[in-house]
Amino acid sequence: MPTSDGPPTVETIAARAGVSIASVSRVLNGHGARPNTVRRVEQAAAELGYVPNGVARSLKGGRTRQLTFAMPDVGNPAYVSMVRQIQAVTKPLGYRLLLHSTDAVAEDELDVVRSLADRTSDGLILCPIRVTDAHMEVLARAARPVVVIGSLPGTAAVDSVRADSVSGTVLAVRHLMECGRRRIAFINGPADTVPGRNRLIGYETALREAGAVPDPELIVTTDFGIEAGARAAHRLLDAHPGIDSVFCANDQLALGAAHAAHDRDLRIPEELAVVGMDDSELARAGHPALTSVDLGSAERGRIAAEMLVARLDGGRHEVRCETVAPRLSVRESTTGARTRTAAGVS
Amino acid sequence: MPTSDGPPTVETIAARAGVSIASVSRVLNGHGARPNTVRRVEQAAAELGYVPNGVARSLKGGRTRQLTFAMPDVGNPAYVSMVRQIQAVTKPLGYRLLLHSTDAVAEDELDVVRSLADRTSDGLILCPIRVTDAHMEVLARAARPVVVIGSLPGTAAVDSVRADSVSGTVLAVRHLMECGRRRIAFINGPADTVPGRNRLIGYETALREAGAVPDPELIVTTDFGIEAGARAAHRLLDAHPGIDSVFCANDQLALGAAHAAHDRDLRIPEELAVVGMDDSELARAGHPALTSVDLGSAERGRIAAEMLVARLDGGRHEVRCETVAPRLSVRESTTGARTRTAAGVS
DNA sequence: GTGAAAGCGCTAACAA
DNA sequence: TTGTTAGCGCTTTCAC
Repeated sequence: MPTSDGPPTVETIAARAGVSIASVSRVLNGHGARPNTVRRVEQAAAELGYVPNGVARSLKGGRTRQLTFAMPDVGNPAYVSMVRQIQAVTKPLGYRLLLHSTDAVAEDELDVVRSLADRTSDGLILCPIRVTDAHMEVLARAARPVVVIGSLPGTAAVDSVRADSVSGTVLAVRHLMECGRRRIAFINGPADTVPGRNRLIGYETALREAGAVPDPELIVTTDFGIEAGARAAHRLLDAHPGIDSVFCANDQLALGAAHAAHDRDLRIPEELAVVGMDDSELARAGHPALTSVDLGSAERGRIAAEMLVARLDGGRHEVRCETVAPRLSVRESTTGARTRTAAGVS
Repeated sequence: MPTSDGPPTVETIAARAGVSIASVSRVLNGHGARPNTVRRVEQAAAELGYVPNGVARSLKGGRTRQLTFAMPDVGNPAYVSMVRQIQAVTKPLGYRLLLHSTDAVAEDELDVVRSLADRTSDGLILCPIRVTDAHMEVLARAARPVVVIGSLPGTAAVDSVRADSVSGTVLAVRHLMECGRRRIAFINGPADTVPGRNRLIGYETALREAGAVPDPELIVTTDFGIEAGARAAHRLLDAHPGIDSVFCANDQLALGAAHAAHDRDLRIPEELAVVGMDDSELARAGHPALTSVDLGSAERGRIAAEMLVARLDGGRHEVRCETVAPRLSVRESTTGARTRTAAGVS
């Protein structure tokens, strides 16, 4: 019998209510019991401020009611919106959310998947920076259900949700052409990632479908970031003053490009139209507000969470792979529509 | 003895290595054992891909190596930078981070503290929107160490880290006066919070210390957000065209104010200087880049994490309460210095 | 309807 | 050095 100190346990409650620990457990879990027993147990529990030990429960039940979300960077708005949606789905279901920032280190990603074997989490949503063979191997042996946000080889037996950055880029470049732009530059992020390659494909596709020939001179590859975007834009504009628009691989780059334009006294969009990607809060922060392609981070987060809980609750349904369609948010950085902000007056 | 299916346990390893489960545990935890025993256990564990069950470990040890961070809003950049710093401190120490978004609901905050009793987390960093008597009561009975990021009554027996929004505001307003501004408007966030009240105090203090008289007409209270900031600025400028500068309670509001200025063709900073607060990425995103007061979110996160782990590892040292000094980041929205972005040329 | 007892997987005290 | 054993706090048979 436990001594008086330490937090109350089923035994403490049982002793106080004058019943067995089995009855305590039953009452607390809403299984059948005589009204009198129920009353006494509940009263004892209330008086002692009893809270069941979640760890013991997990050990017995084999489930922790914890889910893990692993992504490259907590600070990135795209991942933040995923976190928010995942929370929205899982919290009402009583799951806690474990956050893991991998800092884009592949080995760290693999470790997260491997550590599912420690039974500390019921499932994982993984957002890898790049999917390698090692990833596929580790994912195949994962001790718990995993949903990947990103593109997997067709053969993979893992649920996944992917963005369509090819179509997203096509959307952006097509929009610029419809606005009458012809010399469209492209500031891309790291090219050795799946999205990086896909954006390039989309850029070239959109130009070709309009009968234009992509000019490699108008393409710059750089790291993500406002500063990097400004630098890249200056470089492009120094070398090719004829550029009339620029598509950027994310909103930070686009804001940097906008800063560069301002510095050179180029009017946006009259002399340089700018399009970003991700449609984060930053897009609305810029001046003029940035046209931006939303790759559906929020929706991918929501879908991934739904897939994971379905896999957890439900039976062994087949592997799912969904693709989220991109959406273009048109704002002043391409149309020049001078809206009086938040007042609805042109 | 466990059957062949299911993940391997100490017993599985013990059987395979031909030793007892105690030896398995010892070897795996680096306690003494004969070289031959070590080798056999390690080999068996490796062959079976054994990973210790973390839940069982936690039940035995009474510690989960999990920490919880509860804040009002995952999307807010200030909290995001706290998350990042908390991770930076706790991850190397082998703690997992449980994220909890309270959506600024007080009852949810209380529940987080109460749920520490379920033994599922070793400690909590709580970022309450407003500290009520109920908070103090619940905090006093917390089952695990808690560090609060925010202002607590002096009597509280809880570790805490607070920002100094009075001094932060003074910094901003004083800076504007040093820039020669005299009609300084103030767009404040919700006034019924501690920071809201403190900013007001700071605003009035800074004006009075310069011999000026605060004009209530130049103060607007509103919700946070870019749109809200734009609306408030328009309202102020409509009523008081003589305003030459505006201090805003966060960067979103300031960006909104900047948009309003652009819409009215007011040059920043020549005709309207703008100062924000939080010094988030948004400040650098604006054009011109925003001068902003950093209240030290990142540092508060780091300190809170350090306090918590100290409380966890260490003995029962006395209650700590630290205050983080604000810092002003001066940019073009007040100085007008036309820097060629990312090129270092004026 | 209720109680006694087994056991989830692990660590550590105690014996040998 | 090693093995046996007792729990950590809970849920759940299985008898009664």
